[in-house]
Amino acid sequence: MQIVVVDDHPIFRDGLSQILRSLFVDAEIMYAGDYGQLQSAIKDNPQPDLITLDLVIPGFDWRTDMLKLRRSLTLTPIAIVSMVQNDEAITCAMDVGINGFVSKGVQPDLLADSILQIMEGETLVRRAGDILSSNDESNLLAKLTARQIDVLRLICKGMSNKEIARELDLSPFTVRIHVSALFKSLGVSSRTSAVAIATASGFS
Amino acid sequence: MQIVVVDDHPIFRDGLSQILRSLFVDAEIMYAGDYGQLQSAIKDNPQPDLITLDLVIPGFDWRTDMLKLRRSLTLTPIAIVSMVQNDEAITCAMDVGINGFVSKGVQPDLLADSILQIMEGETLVRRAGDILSSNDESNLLAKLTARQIDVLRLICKGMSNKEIARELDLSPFTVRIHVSALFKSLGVSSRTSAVAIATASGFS
DNA sequence: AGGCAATTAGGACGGATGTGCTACTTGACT
DNA sequence: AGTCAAGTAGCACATCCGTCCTAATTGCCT
Repeated sequence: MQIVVVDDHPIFRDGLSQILRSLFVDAEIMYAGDYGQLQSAIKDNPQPDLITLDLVIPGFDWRTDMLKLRRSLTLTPIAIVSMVQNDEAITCAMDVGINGFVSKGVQPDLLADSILQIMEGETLVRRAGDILSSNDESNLLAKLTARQIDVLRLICKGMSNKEIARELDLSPFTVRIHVSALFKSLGVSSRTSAVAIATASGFS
Repeated sequence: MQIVVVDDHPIFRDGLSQILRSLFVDAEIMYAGDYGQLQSAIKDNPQPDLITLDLVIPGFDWRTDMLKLRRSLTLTPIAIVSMVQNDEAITCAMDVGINGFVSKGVQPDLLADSILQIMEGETLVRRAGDILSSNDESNLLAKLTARQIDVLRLICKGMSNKEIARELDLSPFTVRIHVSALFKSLGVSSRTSAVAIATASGFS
């Protein structure tokens, strides 16, 4: 199973990946941050099982390129997941045969549900309702245990596992346990990505 | 090209206009000194190419009106250029999808650079305090070559060497060369430390 | 009492990372 | 012409990192 996530916002990209991974454990998730990367990804994988598409990525003009994309991938469900709620863009998307539109503002479980429906052939448009305060950082950090937060803080200072072990008076093996669990919660697989997410979320 | 400058301080307003004119020679720059004028300006120009927004203008409550503004202009880059560095305001801005925050205290060329990045889809927060502390480290960052800065920016996004190689269309070997040289200049020996220094210095 | 999450510790393994070499090209400056 | 900095590309090696295992302890909840 192959999924292509198209988004130039790394934080949201990671969040969306986490959701998708929870839905499809065995999925191979590829990323594209701009139109060029999207085209490369499609070239390498001519028939992915799902594409989630942000409308505002570098080099992509939805007025023209959304149609091209739909034409080149007639069998693949394309779900637009975007902050843009411009009606013109939505109607344009529906006109060219995009399978669904989901606003980035919706709750994660609702987004997951929408993705599933779209993949089962539904055509739906789900705008962000009145719910808007969904605080990303608290959602992310709320999932972390106390020790994981300790470790994350030291990771953000640039410390290695060994240094963290000395600082917290732990075995390096234990540090690795926390790091690994931490990454799983954040949906990343490298300490650098974790720092990127944490700092962007205002983690202190 | 249309730009709306929202600020109630005429002197700063003029200075910002000058910077914007140097960036976009053909831009039509409009001013709004309070919330009412902002609404009028948007009514007259429903899709400007950029809005620079001061958080403290008469009649504007950022806790509620920032979201309305974002919702009414989903396609327009909105850059907050403000004296206030209230963390609550900044996180609120980021939560509602404001594209960037730049303190009025930063250097003009840095402000210009930030505006450009925001208009290219980046979301960045540049506090003045970051710049003050970066006077020391701007020496560090000044020592970096253009390619090294490219690499550092992608490292800060959490990318691996392989991903960076794909992004910049380089060999992974070359990326490692830049990474290594970069670390030597910054005086670190891990990408995580590099991110820690870069973000603490307000590097975008 | 039993279950469960968190924390601690370790082993094994594959892959990523960082450094130290060599080597070529290009453009700018002398 | 010569030099030098920057960028490109590759190889080798040691180390670190991240994941997948097992296993023990603690405390909390049912």
